[in-house]
Amino acid sequence: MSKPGGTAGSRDIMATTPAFPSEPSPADGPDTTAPAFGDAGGMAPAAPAFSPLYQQIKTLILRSLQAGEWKPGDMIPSEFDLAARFRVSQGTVRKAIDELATDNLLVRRQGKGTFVATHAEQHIQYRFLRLLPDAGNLAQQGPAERRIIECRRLRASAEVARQLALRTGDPILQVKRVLAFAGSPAILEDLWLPGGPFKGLTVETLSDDKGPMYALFETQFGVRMVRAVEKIKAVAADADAARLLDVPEGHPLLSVERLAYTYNDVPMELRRGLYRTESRHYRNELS
Amino acid sequence: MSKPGGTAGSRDIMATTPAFPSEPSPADGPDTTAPAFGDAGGMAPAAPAFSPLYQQIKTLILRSLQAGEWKPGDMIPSEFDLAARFRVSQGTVRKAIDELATDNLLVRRQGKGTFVATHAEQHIQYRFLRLLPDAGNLAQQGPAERRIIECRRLRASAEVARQLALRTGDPILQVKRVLAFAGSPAILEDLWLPGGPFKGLTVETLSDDKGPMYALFETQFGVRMVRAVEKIKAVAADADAARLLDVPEGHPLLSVERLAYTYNDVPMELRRGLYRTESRHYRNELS
DNA sequence: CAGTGGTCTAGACCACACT
DNA sequence: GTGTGGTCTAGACCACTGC
Repeated sequence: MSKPGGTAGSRDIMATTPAFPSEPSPADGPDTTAPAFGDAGGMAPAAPAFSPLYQQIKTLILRSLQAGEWKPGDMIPSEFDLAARFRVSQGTVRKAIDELATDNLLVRRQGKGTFVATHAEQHIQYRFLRLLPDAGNLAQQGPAERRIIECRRLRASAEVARQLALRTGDPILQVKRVLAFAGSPAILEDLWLPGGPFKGLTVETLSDDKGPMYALFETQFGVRMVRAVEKIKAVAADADAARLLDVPEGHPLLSVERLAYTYNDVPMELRRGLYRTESRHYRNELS
Repeated sequence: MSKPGGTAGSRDIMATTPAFPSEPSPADGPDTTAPAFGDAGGMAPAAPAFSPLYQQIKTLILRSLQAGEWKPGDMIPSEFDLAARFRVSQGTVRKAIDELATDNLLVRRQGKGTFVATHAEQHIQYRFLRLLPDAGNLAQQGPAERRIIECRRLRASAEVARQLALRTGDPILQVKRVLAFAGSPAILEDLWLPGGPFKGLTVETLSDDKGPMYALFETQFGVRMVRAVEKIKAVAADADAARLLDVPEGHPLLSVERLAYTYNDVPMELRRGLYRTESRHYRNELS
């Protein structure tokens, strides 16, 4: 062995890695060892933040996902190939992929490969919908009926702009719809989407679609929702909600306000759902 | 090297590992390769379920935790020591500990050691309380005031028995309390606890205690809550809740029904909380 | 069969905390 | 300095999938 054992040190993959593999790049010998992250100016002369190799690899993979090099459902290169591409050992790539897999960005399938996670095609559809029937033995049902109430183009209010990281007055889309199970309305949702990425979204597009809305977003607009944060409250139904959900005014409803993010924590959807919970509940696991 | 490279095969640690390390045990040479898990009788001649070594190690560590060999807050033996004890490599122990750490059963602290997780003493107190103020910049507050309404000994109803894996009529404890923030009542909780493990729990014990109730359970009763499942609904305040939470009858409240488990998925607490959510919300992250 | 992820090992070195 | 967890490598072999 010409190069025995561990070679920890601090290397900076970011600075010297080609976008695609090729022959050994020339200026690569002495390994100049620049810090992975520069000191973001300001006070705190602090430590330059040591970044392990596998974290850098993770960032690079993330970058490729974001750039669309591999699309939802695609198989990414094997660990061995990626190791060659990034000039690290397979184990290091493995650790990076492990973390991306636990974040649900990638899905490993033994014997087949590693795939970009998707909201479509997976057996676990409606991954972000946590409303379950009280009784039904975990019978995970997709919403039987949906009705699009409206899909309007308008300008962002200060509040919506803030949450979607836009400017007040920027163009946005608003969608309002009702989901029903077995003929009984259960969910009333309002969505606010940034106008840019979702240009061309219409009532027809939404109405024609079966399957999860996030799957539609992936295939039609290239927008992949990666994580979300929900704020849950109990509220009384106002006149509008009461009518659309077929409950008396003042009836208690679960208000679920969701902010959903794509890669790199970019907010891409604000959603407010009102759930009827007489015979269903929002399920959550703590640990 | 006398024993080069990988030694995967299938080994069964469970069958041959002493509780504590000693000199090399005699009957260890040829590695008899018994299946880790026998075919649990029945149909399905199926595969005996291959179990990786690190999973077996994980089970063994779990067993020690459950048996109280290491108590909440304790440091467990180093990876190196555990590797010697279980006669595997450090890397295998590491993988087992990794999983236990992501399950929040253990906490790794670089340079110090690996510790048994606890609900006490951690900076992240009230780990299972997801109610946050709408405005306050994440100002995580412990409930300022608590008032124990009652603590009764009684017999389990069919429903409570089912959920706590007891038999109808088994002795249980019921606790009712109110939590308030800044003088304003916010949470009304009913708890049902199995009588056996919590023998001796009184209003006084509860009233005298500051800090998280789960910390009290650990120190006084040796019961450690490991995970929980919550079912959330919107309900209208009944007369009792209205009085105790100082809201009008019919006011919308968040109903949070929690079943909490110790090690090995043994249910140990059923809890039903009613939350006021006019200026607070239940926060949840999806991914 | 080859290719992929999954497990296991052994050893070197780094970062961190305490003494 | 010593001991702990954390990173990285290299290589062998196992389990699963599909050709």
